[in-house]
Amino acid sequence: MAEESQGELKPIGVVARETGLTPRAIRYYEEMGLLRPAVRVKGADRLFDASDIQRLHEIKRLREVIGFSLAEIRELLETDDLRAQLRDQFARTSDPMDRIRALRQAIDLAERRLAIISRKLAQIETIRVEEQARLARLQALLAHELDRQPDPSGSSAAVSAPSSTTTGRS
Amino acid sequence: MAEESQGELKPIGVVARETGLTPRAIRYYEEMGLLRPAVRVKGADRLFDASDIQRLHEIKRLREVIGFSLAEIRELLETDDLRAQLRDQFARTSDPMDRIRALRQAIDLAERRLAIISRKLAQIETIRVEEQARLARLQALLAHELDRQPDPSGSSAAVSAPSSTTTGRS
DNA sequence: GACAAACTTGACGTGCACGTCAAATTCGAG
DNA sequence: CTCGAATTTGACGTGCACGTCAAGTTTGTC
Repeated sequence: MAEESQGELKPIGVVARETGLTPRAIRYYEEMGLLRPAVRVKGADRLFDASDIQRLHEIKRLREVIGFSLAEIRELLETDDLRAQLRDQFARTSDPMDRIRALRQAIDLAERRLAIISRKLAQIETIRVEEQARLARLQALLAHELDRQPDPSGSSAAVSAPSSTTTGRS
Repeated sequence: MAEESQGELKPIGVVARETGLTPRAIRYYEEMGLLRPAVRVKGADRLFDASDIQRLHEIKRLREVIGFSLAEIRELLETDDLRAQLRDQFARTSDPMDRIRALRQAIDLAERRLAIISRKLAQIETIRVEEQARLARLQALLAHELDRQPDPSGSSAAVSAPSSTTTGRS
């Protein structure tokens, strides 16, 4: 079996630069079970493939953006693992019934993940709405003030338009 | 001297139970400058009023829901402080120009807060969309599978996703 | 095969956000 | 005033998520 450059296996330093993580963090994630023990072809020296890197990007986002703990992320990614496992099973089996059952399980897991994310999203949305209400109150006050005391010096400011930082709706 | 039910100053234990925080955490927040040094009427013993409790609730939410660090929260709340200060100034001054300037500053601060929250929200929304896409792919696969092998048993899910019927992996 | 750069496994250190324990006040009821 | 419960100020401990340093191993290059 000739060992050509197939799946693009990269050492930890390269992966670290690519993902913006540190080698230490990557090893730590593996140690904590967030990453499947990386390939170790001959001796030591971990080698990572594209799916590993993909996963690391995911981990990073879940931590930095949402602020999940590694434990929470592991839970979320366990569904990932199961999904991969199911896909594997899915590919191997010729029995359509098995394929369907596997798919149903995968869907169930994906739905749970989505539910967790959606809940977070809703909570933050609530906060955003409150902040926006505050802002609106202040703007109303300003409008009222400007109304009773029209600015004599020619500079006029548009008050009616809130800043264009309105994002996302459910 | 009757105890007017107006001030309502509460000791730290009560406040802790009310907010779901611990006394230690509350003292820590004060120490870290997230909370204005609480009232200490005669000797020691902090006493908190409604606005303090409100603020503690806010801090708790920003930490638990969004996952901001105390440093980030302090930044957000500094705008709060300034807002209060401006409001104070606002009430005191009789000069409409000063009032308008104060309001404009307050609005600026509120907009910055809103922008920060909105950014977080958008990032999480992105993640949610991706999760939803994954789910949809799986559901499409299931539909396809059910289509070619109609299942005699159980429930059926109404799924419609116009994905290419190629069973290729991501 | 030699050698520097990268990687390995420990093991200990660090910053954050508190938890926990101790000893000394302070508060509220009697 | 007395006593117990609550609170105060240290000071040290803890769990998480790594950082950092050391000593040895592996890898790519000449």
